[in-house]
Amino acid sequence: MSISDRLRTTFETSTVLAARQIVGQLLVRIDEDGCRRSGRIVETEAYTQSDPSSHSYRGPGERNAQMFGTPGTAYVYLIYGVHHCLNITTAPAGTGEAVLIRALEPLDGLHAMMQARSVTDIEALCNGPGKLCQALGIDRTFNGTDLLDSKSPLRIEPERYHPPQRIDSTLRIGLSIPQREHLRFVDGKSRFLSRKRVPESAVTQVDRRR
DNA sequence: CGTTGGATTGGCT
DNA sequence: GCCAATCCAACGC
Repeated sequence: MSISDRLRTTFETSTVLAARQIVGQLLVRIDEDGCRRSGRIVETEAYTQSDPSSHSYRGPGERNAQMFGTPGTAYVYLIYGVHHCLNITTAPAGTGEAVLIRALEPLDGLHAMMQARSVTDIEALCNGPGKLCQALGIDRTFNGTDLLDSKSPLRIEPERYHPPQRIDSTLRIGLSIPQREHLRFVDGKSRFLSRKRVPESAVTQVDRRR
């Protein structure tokens, strides 16, 4: 069994475990010019089918169909009519779950990313779900791409997995429904996260538990 | 068929 | 901190 097969099995088995396992993985994009852009994933969020905040909560539709597809494929959607967001599908086909990729530590193709983003600050290149899609040139044409196929123009290279020293979990970001569980996972040592601190609501949640 | 609002971002007060 | 940008699926009538 290959390393990609094992990772796909993890994706299929548990969305929350997948979200943790994806932190530290290398995301690679080979663009139209054959130029390689890549970054180490440092921030993820888990979205399960039973979660009212998930696009899949009310069952499959036109936008979210890919969430119900094969684990390890890309679910890309447009938000606010402006930005794209990249997810990795998880859970068995037929179950609508996915992991949102929220930030990367930029590695290869810095110049191309800076050009795509009109930004030179490396910390500001991929520190948000919309930003990383802009930096890597990811749009809805990648919906359904198999991210665990080594020939895909957008892929994970699991042989380059660089595990974080520490994974922290917090409440997810930007949701209108109140959150209870910590389903956002970050490399606690990374300088490339979308937020510098834990969201304030997470602190409230911890205090209320006592 | 019209309305609503969103897993965001960047620019301005 | 506030808000516009700009698309479109979901929902209500």
